[in-house]
Amino acid sequence: VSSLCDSELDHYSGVPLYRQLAAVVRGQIERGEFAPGQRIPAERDYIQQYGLSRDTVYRAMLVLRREGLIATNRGGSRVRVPARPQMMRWLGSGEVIARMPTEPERQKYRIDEGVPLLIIQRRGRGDEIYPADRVRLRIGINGLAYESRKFLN
Amino acid sequence: VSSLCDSELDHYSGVPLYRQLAAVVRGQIERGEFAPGQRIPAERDYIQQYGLSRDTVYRAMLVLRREGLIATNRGGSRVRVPARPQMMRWLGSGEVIARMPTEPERQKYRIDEGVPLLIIQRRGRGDEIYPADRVRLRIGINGLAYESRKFLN
DNA sequence: ACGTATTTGTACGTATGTATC
DNA sequence: AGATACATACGTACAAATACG
Repeated sequence: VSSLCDSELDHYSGVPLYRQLAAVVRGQIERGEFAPGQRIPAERDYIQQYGLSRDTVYRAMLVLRREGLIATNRGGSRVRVPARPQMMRWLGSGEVIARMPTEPERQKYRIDEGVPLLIIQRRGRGDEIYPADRVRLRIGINGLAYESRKFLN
Repeated sequence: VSSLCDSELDHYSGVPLYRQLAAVVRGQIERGEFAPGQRIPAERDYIQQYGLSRDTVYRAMLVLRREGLIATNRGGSRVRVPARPQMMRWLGSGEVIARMPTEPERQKYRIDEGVPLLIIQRRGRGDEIYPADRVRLRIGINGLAYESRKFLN
């Protein structure tokens, strides 16, 4: 039995519909069902396929955008290309923190949505700020490792 | 001349109203007009003060939440306490990247909204994942610095 | 190259649920 | 327990950027 609107979504599970939809599409992306750079279905498609309101679908896409999984403009959404190991960088000493950019920073530095900042603070130098999707820090050659316990996972 | 609804917001500037409101509140937070941990006005207050719809105000708060500036629950929004220099960590060699957690990760690790992940990859160890608001990496003692050119700003 | 259709962005409204205060 | 405040989700409309024929 097939219906035009066979929502796999559970309206009574307590899990918000937009999160359920986000989970579905996130899974498809993570499993590689949409290649990086490829367009994903339009909001309209999801609206029809799952019988949802635009609001709900829009918010699902918002979630994925904020996770850095898709990039959206008025033409549609595409799976973000990883752009992971673009450039490397060495440094001797300093402190590294990460945080999300504010909107002004995002526009000023032309950073995509869902991309954190990597900030290196070194004495007497002022912060060095990097968009985390374009930078991967390679640290040290000598294998001095204090505290290797995992904090999470 | 004062009016109950003297929106300082410009409906014709081309800048979306929710971004304008977000900018106003962001500025107040950054200038310290709301102390960390302190509640900010309710959506209803902004609705009345600026003559906006709930939707618009909600989206403005969404922006600030995603920037990690406020934390919201069904009781209201509070300015997030920095929690910046909580714990430190040294490491010898490896690679450091940052990215936003997916929603499942966020729930699994109990990470606040708008907080990126700091991930350390070391050969043969599996990734170490840290919530960026609780960790600050201190790197190296020796001052070997290759490439000190700033990437941004 | 241009005009048109598509697609998302913004913003309003309404209603109900639910956690917090 | 009641009031408050946010979360979700439906609806509508128009604007603006993109994509496409």
